[in-house]
Amino acid sequence: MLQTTIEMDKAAMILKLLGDKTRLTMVKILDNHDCCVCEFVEIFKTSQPSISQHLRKLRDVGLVREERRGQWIFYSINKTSDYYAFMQQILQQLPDQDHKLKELEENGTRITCC
Amino acid sequence: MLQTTIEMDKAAMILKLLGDKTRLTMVKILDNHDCCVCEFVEIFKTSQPSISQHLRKLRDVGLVREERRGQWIFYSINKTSDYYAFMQQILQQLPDQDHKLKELEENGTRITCC
DNA sequence: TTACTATATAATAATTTACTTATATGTACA
DNA sequence: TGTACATATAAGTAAATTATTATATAGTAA
Repeated sequence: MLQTTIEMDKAAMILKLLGDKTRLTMVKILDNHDCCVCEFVEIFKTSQPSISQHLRKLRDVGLVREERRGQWIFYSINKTSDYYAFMQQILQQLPDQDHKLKELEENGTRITCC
Repeated sequence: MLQTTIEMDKAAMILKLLGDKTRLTMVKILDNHDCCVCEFVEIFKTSQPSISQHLRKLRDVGLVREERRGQWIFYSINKTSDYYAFMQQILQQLPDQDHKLKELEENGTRITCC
């Protein structure tokens, strides 16, 4: 079976992007659920601009997509990305992060939009 | 089959380390061959301190080991690292870098030690 | 309209990273 | 010994990254 590969430059760039705990957790969560920005703000207990900037980096290289739904903007994994398979191999090795969303629901802090 | 996972912090740290083209290429090469520092200096056409500093970062987290052989210090992949399996999944997806060593041999610039 | 909510962007400041230059350490060999 | 070679470390600097604060944009609803 032929193993698909990715150029070294591209690989290093993707790894650097994922080499940040916030962004890595974001894509791990997005791998199971679309999320809007406000959820990430709650989950990471950090400022909205900071979240937006992380999401922008992921979007700029095409790892995630954004989609407006009314007032909110939802992010999702871009399964057509050239780097999707590469990223998946990494995400598969990470522990599930669904508990982070569950906590929001239980606290009632999960925003009405979602 | 149970999928082994790695903590998010640790994963992000390893990805950040590998998210540098020089270090990523280093570990990809080391995955097939032990190398001494002088080879890397030739391959990457950069200064010896710069190479030493990259190797130190890889060594500090235990991804590679160093071993003195006479005048030279050889680096190798540390297969007993907690992060070995995680890294392997990534390295498998990268194109072979053996041509870099071959070029050294052909140019006669591959150092006598190696 | 106006006010409010969600998000993005810009500008700045703080931190981190990577490279350079200089120096130290350790081995080999005359 | 002393000198040369291989490598590591330290210190300084430049560049890149991240977070913060302030502001802009876009939708929604009164």
